[in-house]
Amino acid sequence: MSIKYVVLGYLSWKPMTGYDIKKIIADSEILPWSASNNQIYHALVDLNKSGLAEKKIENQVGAPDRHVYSITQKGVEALREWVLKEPPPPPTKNAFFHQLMWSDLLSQQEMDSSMETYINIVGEKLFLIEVEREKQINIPQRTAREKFLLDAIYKNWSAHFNLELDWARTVHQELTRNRKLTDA
Amino acid sequence: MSIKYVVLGYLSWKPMTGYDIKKIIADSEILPWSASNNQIYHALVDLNKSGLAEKKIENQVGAPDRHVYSITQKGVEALREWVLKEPPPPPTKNAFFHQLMWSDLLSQQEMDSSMETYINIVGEKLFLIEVEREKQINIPQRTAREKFLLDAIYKNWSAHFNLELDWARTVHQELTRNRKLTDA
DNA sequence: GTTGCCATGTAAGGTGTTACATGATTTA
DNA sequence: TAAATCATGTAACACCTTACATGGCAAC
Repeated sequence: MSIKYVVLGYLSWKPMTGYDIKKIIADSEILPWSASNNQIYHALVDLNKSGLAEKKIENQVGAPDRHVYSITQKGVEALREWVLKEPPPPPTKNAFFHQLMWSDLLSQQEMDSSMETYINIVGEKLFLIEVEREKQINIPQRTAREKFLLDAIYKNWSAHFNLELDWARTVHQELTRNRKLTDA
Repeated sequence: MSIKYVVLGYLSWKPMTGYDIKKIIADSEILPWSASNNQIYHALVDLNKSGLAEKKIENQVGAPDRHVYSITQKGVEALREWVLKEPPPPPTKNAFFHQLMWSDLLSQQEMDSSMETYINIVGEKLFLIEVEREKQINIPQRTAREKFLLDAIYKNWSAHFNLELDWARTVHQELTRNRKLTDA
């Protein structure tokens, strides 16, 4: 149900089409969804049906009609209520940990290269987050407070990725330096 | 497909029934799955069918038979291959950020209480992770290296939750202290 | 005497991803 | 001439969760 409110949130910024929203989500490193058409278009139809968004069709020449959705008063209320809901705890789901958990099956060299791969992957993601943070594109900053909040979100992401990187490097170092940890 | 390897991983530790695995996952704060019967029992049947696990039925009196699964050589190979696979990047999915992102709709007081709720939720989770870490229950520690790896995983989790807590407290403070950030 | 543990499993539904389908216009 | 962009949408499938069903035994 949450992708519905992500979409509604963007509509609260400005009227948009499904295509617009898809691009925003696809361009973003920090938005976790892969922006599937299926979900976005369904969400829009759904929001329209339940009266949270209005639809206007703009005819175009040489391109398909644009279905432009805008949020209604009822939609703003619904978004407010969702925002007020008890937040879920931060996720603890990291598939790499499950790989690590059974990595005792690997040789020292294999573990080394696995950790190095992870370090590279995290480093690349971190870089992309920093780039996106500097651009601050595709993000509404209507008031000083909204600006502050969005900045706080980016800071959080970047801090977590930095922590992850430090952690991975430390683990990697300790594994290569500590003789006791060579394969059994 | 990943729950299958989580299950296979536990079987690599020692022979178990679906019920045993379910308990382990349910008892753990750090394992992200909710340990649904559906998935676990299906995974076991699946692993058995594809020759990665063997099944023995232990008859019992006064309780249902135990279907005890143990990993096969082929299973160990498959687990090794999975562990060697390129790790996915750490997750960036935190629903609270989406709530924060549109929190400009809220009054100062509402935002305050929302942040406080989040701080409490993160704090509680952190506490549970620390407890689980101290108990170190339900976790295989066969070799010094495996012990080291599992400890590294717990350290990581605890560090991320501490970071999240600090971040939330800072944001909360700044929101209450900075006059510019009162509602528009 | 109701709750909880042991132990298996099924059913239904929500959520998310990849790939497909259409069709005109612009860019390489 | 192949590809990317604009713009809508569908189909199939993978994954995950909640709740249900059974039934004996032990504890409080």
